[in-house]
Amino acid sequence: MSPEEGQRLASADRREQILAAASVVFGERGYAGGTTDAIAQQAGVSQAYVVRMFGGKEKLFRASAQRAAAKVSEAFRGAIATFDEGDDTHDKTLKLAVAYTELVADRGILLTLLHLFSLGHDESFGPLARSCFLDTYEIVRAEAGLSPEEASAFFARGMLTTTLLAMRMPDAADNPTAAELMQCTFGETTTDLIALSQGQHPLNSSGL
Amino acid sequence: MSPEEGQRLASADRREQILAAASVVFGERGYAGGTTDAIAQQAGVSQAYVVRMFGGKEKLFRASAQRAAAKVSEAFRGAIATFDEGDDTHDKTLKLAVAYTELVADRGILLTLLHLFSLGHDESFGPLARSCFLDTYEIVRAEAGLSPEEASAFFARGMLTTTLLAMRMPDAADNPTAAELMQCTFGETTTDLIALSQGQHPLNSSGL
DNA sequence: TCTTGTAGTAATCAGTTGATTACATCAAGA
DNA sequence: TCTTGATGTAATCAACTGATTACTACAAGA
Repeated sequence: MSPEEGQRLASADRREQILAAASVVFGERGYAGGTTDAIAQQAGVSQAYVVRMFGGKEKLFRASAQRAAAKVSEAFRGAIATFDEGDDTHDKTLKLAVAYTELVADRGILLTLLHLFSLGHDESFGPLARSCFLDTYEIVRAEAGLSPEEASAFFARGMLTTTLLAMRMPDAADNPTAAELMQCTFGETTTDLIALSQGQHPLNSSGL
Repeated sequence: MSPEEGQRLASADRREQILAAASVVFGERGYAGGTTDAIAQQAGVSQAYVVRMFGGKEKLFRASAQRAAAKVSEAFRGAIATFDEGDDTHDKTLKLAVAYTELVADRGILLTLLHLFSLGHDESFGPLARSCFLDTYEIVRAEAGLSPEEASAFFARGMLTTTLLAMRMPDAADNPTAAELMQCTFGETTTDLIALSQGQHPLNSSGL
């Protein structure tokens, strides 16, 4: 991950490196459970530097969540760019779903967003959560051209997929009920999603 | 909430009271962010008693999550009991969705479960999360008689609904995009869901 | 009435964590 | 070469939090 240990980096590079680490840690442990020390270790810098660079844990989480939302938007726009003239709704939805699948490769992105969404009651994070979600919804509606019903159904499947991955349902793939549920939910992307989620480290040791 | 302040209660009653308080606090702040002290205040007892009665925060969260899952199962079984001979899939799904809507009246239930699901990586909570979810899925499959595809679609909508409520999207109902999304997602239960979610206290003061 | 088990708390402790401060190190320009 | 600003850290602190201990108060049965 880090480009040679003990290297001095430009501020922007170090910032991105810390954000990537924050995505992993906040994704696994949530805002309250994710410590700045764990993020610092994951990024290979000192805890003090993490806090100072972002001006506090709260601002770091905001930046981390915004980065995650930006990656989702980016992935969807990339898929929309591949739309062809003759694509019907099913074609479009599948392309969007595949783009979504690729996001899963970085487990932290979707999990950090899930944690953000669970903070809707918070004065600071609530508005951010709603605007991040609605921005993405707008892309699927306006730029991809899906109807409200189609977009709602797309996000419904997306949220169930995210939830199943969050609870590591693929770890229970030997359970027939779990396998049936994942098969129906993930559809054509089942094999990819299970494979992607298998190799993912549960953060180096320790509990919450 | 408490039946007369300063009253001595039977162990079982106090236990239920603390579990209800835990549902509120864990629902708002998650496992890591929910303090035993906040739960004690919400229940009107001392922090020491909360910890001793359940043998620790972890066991309290387990009990709280299991109670939440049991309430969901109970609600679904209640809906299934109202199934008529001539009910088709749409009728059944609607009855289940209405039962789900009633769960929203206690915001803590669905949010505590959402937090449980986000702990899939945890050695202790991960298996619990998966079994709670699969138990509910089994009820909808076997007892309600939905096909795998129908059940998956039902849970997909359920997870999107839960997420939208978690992020308090009804608070942004004046936003046309948000209104459109909720209208399509909540369907026939839109008015009920928004009304239910309006009156819900964001826990008495304080931040995370 | 006396005893006893259960409900319940105040006080306190040790570990954790976000933040701050003072200091160290390096690279580039004058 | 010497200064200077930016990268980065060690040490430390105050607040918080889960847990423990020792204690009190009440209610029911003998």
